[in-house]
Amino acid sequence: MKKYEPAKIRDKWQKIWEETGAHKAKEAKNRPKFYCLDMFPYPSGAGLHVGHWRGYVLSDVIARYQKLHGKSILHPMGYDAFGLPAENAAIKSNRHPKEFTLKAIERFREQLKQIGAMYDWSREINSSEPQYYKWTQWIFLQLYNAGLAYRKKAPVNWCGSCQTGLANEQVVGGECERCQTKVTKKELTQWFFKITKYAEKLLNNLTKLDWPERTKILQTNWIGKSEGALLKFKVDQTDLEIEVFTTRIDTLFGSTFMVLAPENKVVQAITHPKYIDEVQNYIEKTKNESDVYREKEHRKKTGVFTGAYAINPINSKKIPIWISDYVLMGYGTGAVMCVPGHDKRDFDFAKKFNLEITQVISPNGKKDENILPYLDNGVLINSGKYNGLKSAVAKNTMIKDLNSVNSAEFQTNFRLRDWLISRQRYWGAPIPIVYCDMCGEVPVDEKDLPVLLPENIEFKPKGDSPLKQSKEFVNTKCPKCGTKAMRETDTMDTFVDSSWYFLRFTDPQNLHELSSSKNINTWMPVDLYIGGIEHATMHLLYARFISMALHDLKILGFDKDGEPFKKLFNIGLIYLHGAKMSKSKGNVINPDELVEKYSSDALRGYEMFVGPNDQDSEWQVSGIVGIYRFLEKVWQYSLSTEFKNSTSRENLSIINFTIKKVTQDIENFRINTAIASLMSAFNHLDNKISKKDYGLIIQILSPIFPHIAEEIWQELGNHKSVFESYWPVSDKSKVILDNINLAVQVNGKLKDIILVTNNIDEESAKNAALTEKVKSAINNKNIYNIIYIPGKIINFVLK
RNA sequence: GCCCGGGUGGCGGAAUGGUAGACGCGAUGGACUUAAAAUCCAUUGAGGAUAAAACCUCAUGCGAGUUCGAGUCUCGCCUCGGGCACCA
Repeated sequence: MKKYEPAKIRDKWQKIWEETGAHKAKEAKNRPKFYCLDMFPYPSGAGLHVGHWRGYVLSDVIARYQKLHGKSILHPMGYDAFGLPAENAAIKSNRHPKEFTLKAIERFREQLKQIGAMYDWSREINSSEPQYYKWTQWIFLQLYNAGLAYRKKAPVNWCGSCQTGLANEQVVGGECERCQTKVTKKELTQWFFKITKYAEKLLNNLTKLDWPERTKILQTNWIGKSEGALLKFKVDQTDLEIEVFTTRIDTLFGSTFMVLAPENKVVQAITHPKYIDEVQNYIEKTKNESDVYREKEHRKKTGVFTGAYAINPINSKKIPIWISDYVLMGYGTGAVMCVPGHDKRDFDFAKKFNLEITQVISPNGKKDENILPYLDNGVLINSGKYNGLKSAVAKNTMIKDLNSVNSAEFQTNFRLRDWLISRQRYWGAPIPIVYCDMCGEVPVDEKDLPVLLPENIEFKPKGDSPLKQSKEFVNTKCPKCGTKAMRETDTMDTFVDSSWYFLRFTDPQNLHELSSSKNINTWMPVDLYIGGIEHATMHLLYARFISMALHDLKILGFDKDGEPFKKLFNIGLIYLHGAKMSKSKGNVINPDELVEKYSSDALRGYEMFVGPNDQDSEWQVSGIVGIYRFLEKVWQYSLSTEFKNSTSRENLSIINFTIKKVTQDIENFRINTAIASLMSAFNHLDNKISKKDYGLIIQILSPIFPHIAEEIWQELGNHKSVFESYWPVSDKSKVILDNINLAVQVNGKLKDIILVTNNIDEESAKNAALTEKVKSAINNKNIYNIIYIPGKIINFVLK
């Protein structure tokens, strides 16, 4: 008998798959399509570890399973190759980012191939190549022409170490997502994508998506919709008005002061001459503070009085106007009506500066200032004609009343900010814009794309875009008037590259279009998208935005609402010794060695067996041994069994039961229990089996263990690939259910287990259940009820 | 502070409200071997009881509740992990 030599088998079948083009995505002719996508990796120098494998194996299991259901599969792979890490690593190792990246990609490709996944390598993409980023730039132009890309001077999150601006999404806990440097504020003229225009749609569409609930919640919170009112407060003794946003108009009678953000331009106009020095000092001071400090928790309230007063529109009361850094310029109007009785922050501020605190909401309609600040809704008091109304009612009434005198309107605010895409770094796609003295800001002509990233350049960061140093790059002609012009020297955030790559996979070699509409319509949307939850508020939000925008611009029309990812699955992280696996922590397990020692199939199996795929799991160093032993067992059984003409009843029962279980488990992405039931099947199979029936078991283990399955399938006398076969259907009638174990309980406690026939009637079951053990447990007491669940339990309930 | 997700043997983990611990790792004992590895067989939640069994009790983070019956449902806590956070 042949020895189980997994490396030989792997090499043999990977070669066959490649030579026969088994994994080439073929056009769907009367076959449903299935687009199965992994989040394309950033090719780091460190290579893959077993944590990366997990998602790739799962997607491949599903892709192969779908293939066995007759679908045409698009299962591509590529590299998110632009970006800061490559640039930083390149600087460190004193190589060009391009050279560094290409080398890393080579290694990644080699490692990825070991998985034996059904990737269509002819569609591989690399986001740092001109033929790719040409279309990144093209998308920029489409957004620009549609008014969805714009430039403005704004304080941006600045990472002093990476020497670049960052999007809000890339600031984690006040630190740079990449290098953990404290992020500071810097005024720069930057490019933005108007993602806020899609805030409502991005939010509403979530309900239609088959995504994990927690991911949807993350996006919902990130978008941060809040509904309330925009109120106008007149500034006393002036013609000025200040608008404020509030969700608690019901507390308006309790608004005893107003606070403006120090950056609010109206501050200059209203400040009383007497207070000007103090106010200017405060503004200067806060300007230099970093956002980190400003947003620090438990921070003591600071602020100064402007000397001006506002008129509360509901009761015409004069209230003092202060400035304080706890009011943010970027949200609402940069001005807040302060209700110290019913807001924690306003309460702290009022206490510190001795401002009036009035209770206007009460849980029971009675005054009790000891409960302040009282933050819940309740019943209005001290609120004139609104007294006695519940908060919800008062909100509607008051807003309508004030609206009739033009002092209020309904308004919705979002926490989501526009997406800052400018990066003052080298390794990214140049922004296709030129600046001309005559015409100003001019987009590059589409026919002149791509704007090539110059290669011969000093790319070390100096706080300014490295591209500025390249005269050949900077100096150009204006596309409009032909006179001298200068190119934009910032590059695009790499999240722009990754926000559309799934579209390119549908037609990766197309030189004339991003993708032909035929190809887009054939393959989009992505049927299954697998990746980590860390992208919930970044990539997954950006990609949805770009898809929707292109869809609305009628540029790409693949789905009713432009949603790119129908189903999302968040793969759990792999932990080792209780910590997330990562190179920097030094707790990385290299898949290469495991593949070498135990085979690709065994590692695939263990990746799936380590735990439920949507949960983080601890890697057990010796866990893979169990899978390897199982594969040995399968091999032994397959090659040592003398196949018969027919199959024993018991085996048929096992086979059909297992088909059902494995099918259900794969459908639910529970590959761990699918493997468990396959193991269990082999623990119980006897030798009376036909080739044909045994083949069914090989078919159902093939998505997880494709190499060994192909080999055995061939040994069984099949001439075509197992993946050209069709997934078997469980024959329920073959599952033996003659005798079943019936649990016998007394008062809900297990006392005995009896073997009864499946179709036993209730009366006989009851009689059979009264065994000696059960009788002694009943102990002659009165039986007051008997619960009988056929096939499961019988419970004698005693008085 | 608010919003998610976890907590089950020595370990990873199974369990449509119905026999808790499937499947696997590890461990212990045995077989094979000159020996080891590999492989195979057996045992393996804790405690008590017994010559050995039968058997008994306790066990799914803690405490209540619903139910004939709760790891699973409800309420209140503890704890670990993640997200947001002066967002008006």
